[in-house]
Amino acid sequence: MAAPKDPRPCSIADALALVGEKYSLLVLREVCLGNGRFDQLVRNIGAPRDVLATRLRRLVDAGILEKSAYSERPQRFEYRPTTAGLELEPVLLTLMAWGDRHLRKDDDRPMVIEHICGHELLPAVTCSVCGDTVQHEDLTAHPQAPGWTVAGPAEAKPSQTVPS
Amino acid sequence: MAAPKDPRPCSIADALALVGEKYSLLVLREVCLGNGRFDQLVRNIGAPRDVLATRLRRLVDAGILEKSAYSERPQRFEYRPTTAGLELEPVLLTLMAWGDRHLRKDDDRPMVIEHICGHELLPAVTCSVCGDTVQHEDLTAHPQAPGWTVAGPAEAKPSQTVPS
DNA sequence: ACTAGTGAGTAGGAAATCCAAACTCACCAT
DNA sequence: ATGGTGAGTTTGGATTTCCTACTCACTAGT
Repeated sequence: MAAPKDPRPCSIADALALVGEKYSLLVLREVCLGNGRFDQLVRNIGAPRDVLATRLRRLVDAGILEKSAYSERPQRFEYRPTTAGLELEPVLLTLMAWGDRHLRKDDDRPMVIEHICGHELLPAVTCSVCGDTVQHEDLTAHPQAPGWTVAGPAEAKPSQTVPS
Repeated sequence: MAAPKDPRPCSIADALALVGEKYSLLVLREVCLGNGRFDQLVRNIGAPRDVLATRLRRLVDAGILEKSAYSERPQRFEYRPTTAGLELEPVLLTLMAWGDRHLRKDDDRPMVIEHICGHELLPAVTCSVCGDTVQHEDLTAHPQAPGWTVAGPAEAKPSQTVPS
């Protein structure tokens, strides 16, 4: 069964297979902002219309977006996030925060998000058990598929034995 | 590269331009796991070698990875995350949590991450000011570039400037 | 010295995707 | 009747990706 060339089974990879194609996350951004109509998406994202149509179909099939009519007589549609789609918003927020921090000088943020608490949103990823902000050093990965090694960063874990 | 008109200025788009190409985030995943050697990356990700080489060059140029020699005599390299790269890890964790929740039935998670607090990591994105978990309804977007609307059908709010 | 093996890539052409503009189709407005 | 809008589809060429094979530098075994 297993060819000598099996990538690592991983939810990140699976998620990206759905949502990692070009423009998909930007579609989600617009849709979360409430701009769910086809021409708005074309304009705000700058994607070719055919590519956009393909993405939208895929995202609807995946249950991330839903297509709803906002007008019956001249049939007009609007895409909106499903619950699953909304739950991807944190990914967008985290990515935006990273971009703001590392890709822009100073404070020229093109968009600011306000939290209901009254302040600008500065998202942090925390452990939902202890509440601490997650940091790389505090994490240990446990892959469960057999045969995969997760070498510790500086930790000598000489389990290099990967029987083909 | 022919960047098509990118209408909405946005840090999400900018971040994705760097890190949103196929395999880039998987490279980061492996590198954060400590598997930074070329052939490891090829095996664990399943990417063609030439594409991988291109991605690595781009990520190094962008300051997300750095290439360090772990052996001089037979020159051998290893890619490792920079600080900027490590700060992308929360994006991966958030994406993984989403994939675990929405793409997998039950508990067949291919990888479990343990937090230093002793529990399995279930990441949550929170407002770093008030500490609450962010939810879509609690957010208001303020785009600052002129001419862009963030239409909300019920949210026809005059998007005043952010209080200074 | 002569093989074989490994790590880190390049080279080349077929296959898949992407892009921009033009086109459709259905409806509404003048 | 003509023009306009929304939501796509078609078309055909330009890019990217994919995949196999190849190189290059070095080491290990005999």
